[in-house]
Amino acid sequence: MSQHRHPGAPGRAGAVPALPDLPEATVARLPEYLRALHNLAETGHETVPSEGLASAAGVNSAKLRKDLSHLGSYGTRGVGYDVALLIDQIEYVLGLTQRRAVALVGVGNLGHALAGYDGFASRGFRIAALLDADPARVGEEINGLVVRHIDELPRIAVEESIAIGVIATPAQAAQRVADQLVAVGVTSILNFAPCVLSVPEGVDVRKVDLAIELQILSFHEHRKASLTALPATGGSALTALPGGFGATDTQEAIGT
Amino acid sequence: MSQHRHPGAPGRAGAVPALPDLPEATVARLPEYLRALHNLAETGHETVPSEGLASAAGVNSAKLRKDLSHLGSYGTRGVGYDVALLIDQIEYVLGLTQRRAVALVGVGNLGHALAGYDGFASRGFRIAALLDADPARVGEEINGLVVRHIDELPRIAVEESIAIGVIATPAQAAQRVADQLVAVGVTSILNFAPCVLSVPEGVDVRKVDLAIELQILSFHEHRKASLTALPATGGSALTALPGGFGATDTQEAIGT
DNA sequence: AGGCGCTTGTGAAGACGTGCACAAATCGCG
DNA sequence: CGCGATTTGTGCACGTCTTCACAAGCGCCT
Repeated sequence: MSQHRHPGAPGRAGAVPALPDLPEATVARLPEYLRALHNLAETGHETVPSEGLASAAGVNSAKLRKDLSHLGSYGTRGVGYDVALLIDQIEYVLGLTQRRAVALVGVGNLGHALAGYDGFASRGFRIAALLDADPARVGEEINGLVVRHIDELPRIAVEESIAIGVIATPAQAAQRVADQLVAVGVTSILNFAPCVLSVPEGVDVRKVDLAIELQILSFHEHRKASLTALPATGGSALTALPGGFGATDTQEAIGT
Repeated sequence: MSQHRHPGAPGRAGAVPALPDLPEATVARLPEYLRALHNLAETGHETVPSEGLASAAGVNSAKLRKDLSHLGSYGTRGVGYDVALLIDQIEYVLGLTQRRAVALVGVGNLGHALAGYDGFASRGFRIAALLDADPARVGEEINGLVVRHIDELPRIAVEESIAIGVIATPAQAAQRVADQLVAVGVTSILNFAPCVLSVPEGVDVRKVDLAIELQILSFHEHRKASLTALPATGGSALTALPGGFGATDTQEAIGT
């Protein structure tokens, strides 16, 4: 293996070891690998071949190997990957060795559900604060946390060292909330409001829009309908979409 | 341009006019354009230049123009795009001229919120059924709809002509639900459960995993921290991420 | 009518992501 | 100890997406 770089041994906390810069597409898939690995670990697997992990994560095995190779991978030829070791590696790279504190702003319909979602806690995050601008909602207790007013954000951000902000407000309030988050030093935002946020350089925003997902599906429905309506030649006319596995995480037609 | 194909006039419903096949990346952005256009329409704009629409949608104007050109675009040089016309075009292409019926399976924490989310109704969809496998939840009324047992799916699917299935169950139940949806003819699934679904060819699955989104943000936090920890040269060390606007819909650093 | 400024639509180049196919490496067994 | 089976890591070719830059087209003003 010659000069294995050890991008940073998970247990040790020496000088910060400058992360390898990974392609965005790879970063977006790492969490999926991580989830699959945890499943494998729970079912008693100690090692797993790329083929196995790939199918558990819903990707092609060559892609998986290339992704893992970017982080100076820990596989053994002829054997596969050490499950526990790979979990540590990926968690280290994703920055999950510390449990990051999340502030959730907007405790309406969706916010309520997010506050009660245990997938956050079980995957490396801690909801440290629930905030809302509506005085009627302040004081309510959800899942052991009391909703506080958004104006308390500056104090809470420091106390809890908030790392990530989640916006679950109506669209019209989202930009103001984003500004408030940025003002207290938050540099990562997950936005559920259906609008574009403008933030200063260095702040990352990811957007999740449920209606958009449905609209994309609707397009494919429409397309499939228009294809089957005029089937030139019979047989296997539906040869899967041209794009194949696309940008986000569209699965299409995993064969038997 | 010669031979303007008129991919299908929205109002007319003649022979199905075979959709132009759009790049997946374009399809994923069309809903965002549509949302921005509706905003513009409400604020009284009759036309909008590509620059304006692009910034409202959070993309680069060249990309916007190329995207729109794929659908045989309706812009006027020197003026811009006709807002109303473009809305019709995009809605037609996305298959939103008919209001598609959605079945929501899994009325737990998240499912509850989705059932109450009015963004679906306002953007072309109708939640036609709420289903759950837990008898304790059957019968509950949410937002005017009664939760029914998953075993009733076959009948309901026909009655309501379900087009899209949304899975909001725990991971362990998701594959079975997917199979049931496929069995009754559903060919588009939106999956909120943290697992990979395997479905036959021709069925589209889109996955939304909230924890994954946070983990991606966590990576960027980690990376930013490791950069500022050892800043070799001062000045503009944070020259935005290498990837820039990536696969999904990561915004990064929109300037002032 | 003619010219000027503005905006669209697109060719071409470059960046990025994907997948094949194979050499290199490792293990287990005879 | 050597050989074969197996699996990783990666060079390379291909396809897709993005971005630039500019010609073509349109409206307005004189």
